[in-house]
Order: sequence, then C-alpha cells, then structure tokens
Amino acid sequence: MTRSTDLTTAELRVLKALWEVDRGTVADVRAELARRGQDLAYTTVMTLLGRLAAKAAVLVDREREPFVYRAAQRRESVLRDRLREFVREVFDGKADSLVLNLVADESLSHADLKAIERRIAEAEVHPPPPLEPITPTGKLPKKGRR
Amino acid sequence: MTRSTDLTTAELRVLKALWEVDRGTVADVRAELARRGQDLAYTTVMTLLGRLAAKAAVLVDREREPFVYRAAQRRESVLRDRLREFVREVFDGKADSLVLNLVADESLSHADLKAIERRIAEAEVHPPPPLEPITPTGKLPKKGRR
DNA sequence: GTTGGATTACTACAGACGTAGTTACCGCGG
DNA sequence: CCGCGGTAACTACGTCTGTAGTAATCCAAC
Repeated sequence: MTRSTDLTTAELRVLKALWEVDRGTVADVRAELARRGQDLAYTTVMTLLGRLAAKAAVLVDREREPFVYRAAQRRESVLRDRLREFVREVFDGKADSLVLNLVADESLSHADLKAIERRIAEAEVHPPPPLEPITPTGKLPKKGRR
Repeated sequence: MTRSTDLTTAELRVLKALWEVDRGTVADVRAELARRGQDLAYTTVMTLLGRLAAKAAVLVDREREPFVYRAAQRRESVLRDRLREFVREVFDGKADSLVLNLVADESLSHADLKAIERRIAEAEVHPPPPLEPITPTGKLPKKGRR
C-alpha cells in the first residue's frame, strides 16, 4: 500500500493555505491561494480539498453549507514527516550532510546556526514550553467574506 | 516550461547508483541498485538511464557496446538543487525552520550541530580546500563483471 | 415565482511516472 | 554455421497528478 497519506505537492500547497486561514470554506482557501499567486479554478480547489479529505489530511464540517474545512494535523507534524522522508530519499538519512549542504549553498549562515543552537540550549534549560519550534506560523485569522 | 531537468525519484535513485559506481553499463547500474535492495528489470534501468540522458543528467559513451554511462553533474550539485527546491516548496524558503525541525525530530543532535559549526569554522580559516563538504561519498570503484 | 450566483458531486483528461514487455541485433562458444 | 545470452530501441500501460468542466442544488434578491 502506498500509505493513503503522502500528499502531492498540489495538495500540500492547498493544505498550507488552509493552515494559514486556520479553517475555512473552499472560497476561503481559494482566496488564500490567490494571495500566494496560485490562481486555481474553484472546482480545482474543491477537488484538492476532497482528495485531502480522502487522505484524512483535512476534516470537513458538513453540518451546514458551505462546508468548512480544517487541517487534521498540525503544520509542524506534516512538514516534519515530509522532511524525514526527504532526508531519507535524497540524503540517505544523513541529516548532517543535508545541513552542511544548506550552509554550502548559503541558504543558512553561520549566524543562523548559532541562533538555532541558542534556541536549543534555551529549550533544554527551561521545561519544553510550546513543544513545537516556532516555525513559519501564519498571520492572524483573517476570515472575511460570508 | 517544467525545466527539462527535474528528476523523478526513480531517476534519482538510478543516478545515485551511477554515482556510486562512478561510470558503468546498464548492467553495472542495475547490479548496484540490486545491492541497495532495488530489483528492477534490465529494461527498466535502461529506460530510466535513457530518460536521464534525455534530461542531460547523464552522459553516454556510445563508442562501443555496451554503452557506458556516467553522471553529468557532481552528486553534491544535484542534491543541493533538490534541497533548495525542497526548502522553498515545503519550508517557504526558511532553511532555519527546516533545521529546527530536524533537531526537534531528533534527526540531528545538538552534538551534530556543533560538529557542523566546527567544520565551518575550519573552512573559514583555512582556504576552502575541496570546495565540497564531504557528504555521503561512495566506496571504491568496484566494477567487476565483463 | 424566476433567475443567477454559490456550492457540491461527478466526470474528464492530457501528461507524467514507474515498470516492464517485445523486437531486432550481434558476437561468441560449440 | 547456428543458436543464445546480452544489449539497444521501442512500445505498452495502469496510476497518479494537476486542473478543470458539467450537472444538479439551493438560497436570496427581484
């Protein structure tokens, strides 16, 4: 079995838009995607959300129309799974090699590394507070419409 | 255009096997893949090598049969492109976020990070020696057969 | 009431993918 | 000389992907 999970890139883009709005209708997600420069047909977004629902990646509240969607898992969790898979497939599981390449590629500076270390050191001292590293979290709710 | 480049995962696996043997025939590559647990039909490997050649990812010496293939680019270079793409698509270009997640996922330890820093510090002092970080390089030539 | 915009459920589809079968050669061992 | 294993060139194909069109509803403003 190919793990019913495993999102495609198009699906991931939609899911990311959904995380951004936190919860929303097809129209909401579509608008968020548009804001990101992805102009898709209304039905395309619906198809994608449908596939995501089929993969249990998003939950749908069909109580009343229009249906409201929201991600089934936290962003961190999904991205981390993706990352793990990537490290395995491309870098043979060698995470350090990956980081070394990030640096060589200048995607990451020495300063960034230090900042990360500092971050970790703090986390190790204080009791693990939010549990999740503060990644690219989104702005505010920003619903609108309806 | 979808950049004639952009290897699929199956193609990447083949390319990685090719790097491992450095240069070789379809049979050589197939054997290396088998060693890695990927048993593919001879023709499948040929198809994949053909597609890689079409994408200019591998060079073919058709002087005499059986043809000899070899990667067109260094491993580091290709993996790095992949990585860059991944960081952009999944982590919105935020490399530090990616690393933070590697740590949180325990794919990377604090010690690994320090080792990397040390590595960089050295590289900054000494004149950049080999230019490429010593990543998952392969064993020895190991041809055999033929 | 009628109609038009919003919405959902299906269907469509071309192109990419992963794998492999078929056909045609070709040189070597018998 | 002949057949066979190794090889190259094509063809095949079921799936998956990304995108979207169509049909059927529903509700609110005329």
